[in-house]
Amino acid sequence: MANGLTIGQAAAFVGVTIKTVRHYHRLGLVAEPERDGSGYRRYGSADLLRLIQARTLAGAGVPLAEVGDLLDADPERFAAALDDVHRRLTEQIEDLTARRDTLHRLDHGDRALLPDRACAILERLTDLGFCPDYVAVQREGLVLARALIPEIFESFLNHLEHSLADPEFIELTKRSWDARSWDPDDPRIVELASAVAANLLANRALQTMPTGFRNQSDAAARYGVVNHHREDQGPSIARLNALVEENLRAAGVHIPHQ
Amino acid sequence: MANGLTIGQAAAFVGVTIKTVRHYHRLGLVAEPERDGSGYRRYGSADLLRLIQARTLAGAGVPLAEVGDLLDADPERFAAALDDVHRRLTEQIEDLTARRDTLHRLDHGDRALLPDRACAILERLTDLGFCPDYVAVQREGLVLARALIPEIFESFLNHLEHSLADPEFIELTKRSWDARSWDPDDPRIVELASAVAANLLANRALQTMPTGFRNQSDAAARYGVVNHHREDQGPSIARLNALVEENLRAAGVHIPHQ
DNA sequence: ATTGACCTTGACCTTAGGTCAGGGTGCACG
DNA sequence: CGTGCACCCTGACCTAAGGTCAAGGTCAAT
Repeated sequence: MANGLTIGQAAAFVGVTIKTVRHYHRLGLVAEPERDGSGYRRYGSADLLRLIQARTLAGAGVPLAEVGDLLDADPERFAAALDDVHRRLTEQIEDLTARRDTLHRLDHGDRALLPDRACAILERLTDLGFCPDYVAVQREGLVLARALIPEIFESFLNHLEHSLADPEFIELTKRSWDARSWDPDDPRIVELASAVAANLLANRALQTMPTGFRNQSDAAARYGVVNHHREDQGPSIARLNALVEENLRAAGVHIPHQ
Repeated sequence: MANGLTIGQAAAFVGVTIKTVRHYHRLGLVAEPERDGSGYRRYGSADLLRLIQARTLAGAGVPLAEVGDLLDADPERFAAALDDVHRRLTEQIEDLTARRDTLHRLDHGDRALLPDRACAILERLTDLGFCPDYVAVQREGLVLARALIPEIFESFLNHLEHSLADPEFIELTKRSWDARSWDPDDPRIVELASAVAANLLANRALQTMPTGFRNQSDAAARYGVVNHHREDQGPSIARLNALVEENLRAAGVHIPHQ
């Protein structure tokens, strides 16, 4: 008398595969049902109930290792666990929703890496006639700055926004960019460096660096990485950088070494 | 000149673990960055951008094996893929929401297995004075019926609801339940069987079985399992069952064998 | 100079199943 | 009657997306 459902019927009923049912048996999460004469598992309604319960919990993200315990727990603990699961599901839903909404930022690379304000600055650079390569280097710098020195990233942006309103700064920056192709010993570099330093000192926006920041040598190292990042462009840029720093230090501005 | 972030800093920036970053390298999903003098990976902003993009797609559920391809794809294909991911996320969110809303049915077992209508019938049985054991067997039967013969489950419920309004049916059912403890050769069984058959014939609710259903031998077998399910209770029940079927067949009602 | 925090590779573990191999069962059809 | 087909059995291995452990190199600070 073949009483009860076969594993395939039971699996279809609870909406899982046969393999999943056997998996649950092996983990001891659902007891094996009786076998019929030919060794087939036969599922009665009690077995189906247990399967559905297990399936529902597992489907809600409860680790299988906990499902068995949970189903055997007293109603009080069980209810608490259900509440917990409900909470976790809600959390997960919110998480997914957020992910979905963030997805569109991938369309344009910058938006995934930088806040809107920084993107606006980069666009402004393009509008001001800076070449794409320069904008790319500048974007690199912003990304590094945000990653390495988040403490002062906001004031970094302030400084940039302020500077872009100054035609002299823009002119000097364009010249600095041209300096890439100069010989490192070109005398114009010395001249340019003092002009740049003077401009920076005139603005004094560098002072927005938070007090205390300068004392942490770790922070200084990170600042150094950002500050020397553009030196990748060539030896004359490195020299220009060094000279500007020298000028600033001579004027009493503290700049971490290395 | 240690230019760029170490793996730990990069991982922290994109919000994953170091292991995850290395995993992405091994899968070829994100190219390995330059190494510094001591063999440490050093991440520039281009690497960070790639990492963030990969992370965003992976976090949205895109299989890692596809992420690499996708990021290298032309913008058109990429946009299409993004749409696809967005759709999948929405689907997943709806799925989780549904799961969360179903979770409370686990509190009372029946509600996880049976629709509200069936649960109401079981409660009605209790109210009508049927003993808990009988209700349990009946619940088993309903679960099996729903799993095995969903085609006629609704009409099965119709039939039951209708029958429960008939005092004679209830009386006969109670007597049938008592028959568990009778001897299989008890003459009262013959008498009870013809009374039950007469009651069923009078109602003729059995006729709600959909045409065409009777012709499928598979369906017949499944129907048989459900119909003979209660015979677990004892040999006298089996005999009663057989006699009722015999009576019904004699009256011209088609009932599948086995 | 040694501690502690970080980095390197490689080998194995985990979760929730899926796949494959090798064989038995039950039923219908020619 | 045997042949095909759909279903069932076990057991061994595979998968994704990492995590853990081991054994060792680096770096900065105390």
